Amino acid sequence: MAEGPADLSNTDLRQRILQVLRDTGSPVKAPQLQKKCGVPRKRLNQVLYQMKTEQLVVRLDLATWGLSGGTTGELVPTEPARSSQVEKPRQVAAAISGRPGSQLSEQQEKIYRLLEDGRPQNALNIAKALGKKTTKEVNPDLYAMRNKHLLDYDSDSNAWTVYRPEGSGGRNQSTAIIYQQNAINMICQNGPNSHIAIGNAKAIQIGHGNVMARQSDHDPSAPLNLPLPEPADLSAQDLPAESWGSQEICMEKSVLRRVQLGHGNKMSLQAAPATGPSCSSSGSPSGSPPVSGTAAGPETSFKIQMPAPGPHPAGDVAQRVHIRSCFLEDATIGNSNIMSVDLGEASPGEGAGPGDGSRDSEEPAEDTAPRQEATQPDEFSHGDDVSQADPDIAVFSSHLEAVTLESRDPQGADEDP
Amino acid sequence: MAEGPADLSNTDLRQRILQVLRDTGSPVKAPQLQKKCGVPRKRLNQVLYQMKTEQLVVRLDLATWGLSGGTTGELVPTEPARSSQVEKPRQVAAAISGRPGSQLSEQQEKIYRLLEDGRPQNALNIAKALGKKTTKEVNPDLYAMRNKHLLDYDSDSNAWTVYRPEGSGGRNQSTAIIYQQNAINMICQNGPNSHIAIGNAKAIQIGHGNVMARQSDHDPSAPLNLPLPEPADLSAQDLPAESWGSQEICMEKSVLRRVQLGHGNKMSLQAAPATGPSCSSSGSPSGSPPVSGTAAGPETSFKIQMPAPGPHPAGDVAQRVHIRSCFLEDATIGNSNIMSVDLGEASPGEGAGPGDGSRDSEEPAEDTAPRQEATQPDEFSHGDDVSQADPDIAVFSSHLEAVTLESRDPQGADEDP
DNA sequence: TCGCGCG
DNA sequence: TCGCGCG
Repeated sequence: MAEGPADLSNTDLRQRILQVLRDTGSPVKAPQLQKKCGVPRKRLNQVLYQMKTEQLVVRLDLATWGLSGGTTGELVPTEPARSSQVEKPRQVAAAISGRPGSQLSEQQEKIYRLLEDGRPQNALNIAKALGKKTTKEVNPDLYAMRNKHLLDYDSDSNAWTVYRPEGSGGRNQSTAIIYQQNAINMICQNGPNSHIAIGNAKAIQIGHGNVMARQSDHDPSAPLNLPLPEPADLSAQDLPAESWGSQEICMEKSVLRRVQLGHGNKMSLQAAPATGPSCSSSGSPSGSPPVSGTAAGPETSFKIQMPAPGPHPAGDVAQRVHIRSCFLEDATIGNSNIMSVDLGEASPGEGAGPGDGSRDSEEPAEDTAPRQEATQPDEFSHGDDVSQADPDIAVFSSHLEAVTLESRDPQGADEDP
Repeated sequence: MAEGPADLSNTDLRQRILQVLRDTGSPVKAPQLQKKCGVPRKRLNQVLYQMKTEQLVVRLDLATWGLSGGTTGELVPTEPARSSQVEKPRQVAAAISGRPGSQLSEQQEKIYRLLEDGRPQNALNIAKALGKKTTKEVNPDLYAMRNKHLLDYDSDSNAWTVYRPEGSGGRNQSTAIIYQQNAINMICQNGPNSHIAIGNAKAIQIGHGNVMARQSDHDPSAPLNLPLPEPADLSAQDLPAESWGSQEICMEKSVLRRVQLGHGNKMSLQAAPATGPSCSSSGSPSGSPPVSGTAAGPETSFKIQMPAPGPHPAGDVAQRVHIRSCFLEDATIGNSNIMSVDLGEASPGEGAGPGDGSRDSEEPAEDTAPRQEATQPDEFSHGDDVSQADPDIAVFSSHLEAVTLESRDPQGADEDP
């Protein structure tokens, strides 16, 4: 009864699975695992999915399994993966080998593997996944790895994630990266757990019922007041909420300029320098007017969760938006907002630096929702000094379930809108 | 061994299933069927899915089964469903009860049920599903039901479908209907078998890499030449095909004006009547120029299948487009097309009727793919006379896997663009 | 796109 | 969102 198929206890099978994953040192496909363990696929899956809930293993892909924590890994901690070991988990190898001198302890290795599948975990879950009881046993490693920029901590949700630098390319393997080369991108979500990640977007609209009129300044002879297309058709507020699909939007480490997220938005942009009379009446004709604020630098980290409590009874069709480490400029997030921005008029002419903290927020008259300041980020990838950037992010929730963000940075004035 | 669970032969189980479906006369959920048959769910499904391939039953919804053909149905053929029988299949009841005087034979009932799930079937498969051998045995019923507008026949694919009038509301139960109230609609597909159905769209873009500049004529003072936004950014042709999601697009009974379907398209529209100098050079700067043709009326039926054979090796990420009974005007369908339309210039001033067959197709210079004329439709919902509409639809397949359709009808000249 | 673990 | 048929 050494490796017999059926005479393997669940405990033995679990150990065997971990051993195979350890020995292989790379994601293992279910058929391979089945062969190595000699048990039927169904029993193997029963055990595997149980181990997955215990976070001993991770399902890296469809029917593809890898180690997470809770095992004694003897994997090369610091050296780059040998070229023969092409099957070694790419992300760990890339992330760690790309950071020379990051000597990791065995427990730190486990933590990194645990978080590698991209799902945020709080410290207690991380501790439990490693067989520990309290966060005290993992917190030193967590914060040490954060300081090494291997991990990222979101103080809003208390969640730890693997830190993925903007240009590292070490993104989640299941993330489709779409380069915005155009005004309109349509992104389809391909699964219940998929999400849309947007980086460095410019004048994009996500959601239904949006109207965007955008005046590029490529043509200097363009008129200042571009009429909105089909203004009579903009009756998105009358659309039933059921016709809006549910959205899960995740933005990380992104610079977003002139962005609308949500339903029933309307955006009119004029980027050309004002050559005609001042169009002071062009701003915010109705709806939720944009709120001005001064953003921090591009590294500012904040988070907005929109569970959409509001007059619409169908609460689960609303979009969920996660924004982390983003730079937003002239953005509306939420439902039934209207934004009108005249950059030629509103942008400050002074070439103020990123430390400029001036702010002229015009409180919307009909805004009844409480105003809340976003939590200050506690981590920046380019440094530890938060105060220099003066993150003054105002989050408004209007009675239309609208969250309107406009963070204007003088750096954006010379940017092509 | 009357209704015993395990001592039921497969043949008996199949008969039992058909009997339950007949007796219930409405879709039956799998648990209910399981209870009535007294067999394990797994065995039930094994038989059910086998019967489904034989088209004896149809899976109407997830784990919901109904009769198709091949059974002796005694369902009320012509009278509206009794109010107590709310469980009666809605579509049959609605479609048939909504058509007084449509006396259907038993075989016609079966045919209707068979096609009711929406999947087109050719006559031979329909015959086989009814236990017949040849199409001769069903063709009289098929054509009779087509003449009653209960069925629709697509001569291109030789496929029969249930005819669904535009405003009947008797659409596929799983179809989400999105009303276009705005310039941009984002539609997400929620399953591998879901499809997007678009009706009466106006200036929509489907796909990635599109650029659309649209000059509404709401403002008569609008300039004629609207610069395309970010012309330097339009490098969609450089995008790898992998970043384009696969699309399944189905359009039926639709009127589409100024529509782009596909990848890497660029559309510039000017709808205002030409008040300035003629912009003859504005058309088709590069890429696949639009092809002019004269569409039939809004009832024209044609079909395009794009399995996308082309230079891109990844053949399964291309979109599949099905167009039936649509009216298209100024539409590009395919990849990497560029379209520039000046309606004020191009639209014929003569108030020609729908029978106008004039056509000035400009063959693209670099078009190497064979040109094929779409098959003439043989069925119109508003009449039987095909020739009056003169359906002259040109389908081009360029070497960029592009199919460009522009069907211009003089009726569209007075339409709000 | 066989993913399946399902009780 | 348990849909599962799977060989």
